[in-house]
Amino acid sequence: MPDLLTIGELSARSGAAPSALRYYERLGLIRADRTGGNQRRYARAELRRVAFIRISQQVGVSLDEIREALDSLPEARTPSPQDWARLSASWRSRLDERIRLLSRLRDDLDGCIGCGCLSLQRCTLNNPGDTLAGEGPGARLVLPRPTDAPTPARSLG
Amino acid sequence: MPDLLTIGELSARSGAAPSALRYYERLGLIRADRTGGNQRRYARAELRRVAFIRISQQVGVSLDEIREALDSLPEARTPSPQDWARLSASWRSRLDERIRLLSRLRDDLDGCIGCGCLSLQRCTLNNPGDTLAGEGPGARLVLPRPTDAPTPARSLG
DNA sequence: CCTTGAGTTGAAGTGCACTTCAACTCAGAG
DNA sequence: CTCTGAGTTGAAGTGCACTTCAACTCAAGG
Repeated sequence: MPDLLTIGELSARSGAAPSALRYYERLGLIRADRTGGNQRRYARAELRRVAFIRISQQVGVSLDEIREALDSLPEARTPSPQDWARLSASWRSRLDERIRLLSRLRDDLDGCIGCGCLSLQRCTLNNPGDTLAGEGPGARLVLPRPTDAPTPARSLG
Repeated sequence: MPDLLTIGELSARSGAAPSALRYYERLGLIRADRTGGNQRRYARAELRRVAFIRISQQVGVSLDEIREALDSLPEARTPSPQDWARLSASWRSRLDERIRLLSRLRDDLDGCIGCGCLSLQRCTLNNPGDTLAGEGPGARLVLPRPTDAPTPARSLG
């Protein structure tokens, strides 16, 4: 009844490349049994883990953080729907925050950059308060400084 | 009246590190005049370009695409508000799409992963139609294959 | 004039998330 | 038994967006 999956099957089902699955295993995100011939065999529960990994990435979570989340799952038993619900919920506020920021950015694109005032006064993208007061005069983007944000931004769901 | 900015000043105003500004220059995203002593001096218009770059990154656009967009600006004159409005508008649909996908993901987090059915049947995160029919049985995540998406997903506003 | 902070360069390094490679073995069909 | 496609490994490579470094020069105040 275990009904084990080969790496190729797990790859096809999860959408992750075999090389990515091996990489996840190295990082401790998933695990596999081995056949007598040293080939990986995945329990069906691993499929759910990979699904969680890929969805979490869409939310903008790093593999390191995903690993921490997965580490909080019970090791003794197969994680229950409630276990997964708890993990998923933990990304929820993050997702909300990201949606909120993007929505605000969209509004600003219409109302501020759209009008060409980009980086000038009275723009919502500029410092509206005085949080940067004392650092000298002049308008500043409200975007986080490099020290605050890991910055790298590639195409993301 | 040029009122030129040093790299330090542009950095402070734009939120981009000096090393990032030099990097943008190497990629042809911004330009700088030089003093007799070979130091960079930026026209105020460059501030707007850097603002556009950083905002575009928030939208999830690569520097390469941003360069292409900036290349479409008139070289002869200082870009007008209309020019910026046009560029900004070109990201709009992208931003909308990203917000839409994230919103859908949030709904799925509540309705599908939240219930623990992750990667199983009747889940909106699974193939709802038959776009993958013929590739064998079994549920599949709807997330794009590695070949379709550059994948890397770090924290992103 | 001296000092100090800000700026200059090319080359190399970083971090993440993988992918590719070469050289090899395994598993299942015929 | 043979063939082929799928799997194995560690090491190295990739792509993006930068950062860091060493060694140096410049600019401005005292």
